[in-house]
Amino acid sequence: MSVTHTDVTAGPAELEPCGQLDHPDCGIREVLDRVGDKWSVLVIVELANGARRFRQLQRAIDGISQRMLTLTVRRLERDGLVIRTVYPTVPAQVDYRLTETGASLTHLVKALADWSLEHRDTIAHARQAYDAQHPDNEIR
Amino acid sequence: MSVTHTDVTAGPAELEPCGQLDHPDCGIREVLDRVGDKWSVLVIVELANGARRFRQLQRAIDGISQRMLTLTVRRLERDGLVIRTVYPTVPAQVDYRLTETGASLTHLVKALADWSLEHRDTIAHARQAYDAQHPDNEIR
DNA sequence: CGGGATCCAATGCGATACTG
DNA sequence: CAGTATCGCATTGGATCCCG
Repeated sequence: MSVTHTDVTAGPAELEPCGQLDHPDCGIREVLDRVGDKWSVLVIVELANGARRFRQLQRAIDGISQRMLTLTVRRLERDGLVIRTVYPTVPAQVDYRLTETGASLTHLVKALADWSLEHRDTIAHARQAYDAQHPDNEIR
Repeated sequence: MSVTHTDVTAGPAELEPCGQLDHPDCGIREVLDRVGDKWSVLVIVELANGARRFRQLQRAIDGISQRMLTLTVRRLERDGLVIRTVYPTVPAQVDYRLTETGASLTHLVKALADWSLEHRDTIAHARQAYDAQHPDNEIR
């Protein structure tokens, strides 16, 4: 069964890895749920610089709670983006590092970071303008 | 340095010297909050194919509520990623299209989509393996 | 040190109803 | 058609305490 084109004044497609990006079976959402998560990205970024231990991560990321770090790092491990290694020392010692897959994501994360830096001022200005024109608006 | 803009929440500082993306004040989070949002990305993706009206977006995206579509599209407009145009026809007509800034994001979104396609199987497999080894785990 | 368990506040988000 | 307003559940996430 192929995709039934729900055409609503169909436009020319410029963007299609699978034909339709928003098709549920393309898996974008799954990845986005991971990549889009603030904490996940920051963990990946930190691990891009090398292996880190739990407390190192927590201190490096600043603002993340113990709970969220645990959850984040667990999910990344589950997705095969991060490897968790436990050393049977006496105070337990654990470190985390990126897998190949995880490392391949750092490109994209860096690209996103670059984009954000590049457009930071523009966006900030747009927000000011919007807020000025919509003083009573509750949109965040 | 032109504008000294007061930010909504605590003041993120200037963006210049770090160049490294793990620094909290680089503004990655702000962008990520937008890009990482599931609905935002899907709206951007849909608009990448051309201008769309409200109902068109809602039907195209499938699963989004009217509330979330409104909020999403408002935030994108506020950030200057989307332009909202109202035509004074009798049933009101509004369309949305990407700004230059918004359009420049589609590259990254496409890259993310490509990445997700490329690593989809790997991730799925990793998840299965993880779940098999941790049957009682509540990590999603 | 690394992390599980619990409690609780905030908010996210869908469903529904109403308006121009 | 394109929203706005309200309610209410579900999820998120921080804080705290405890354990190996």
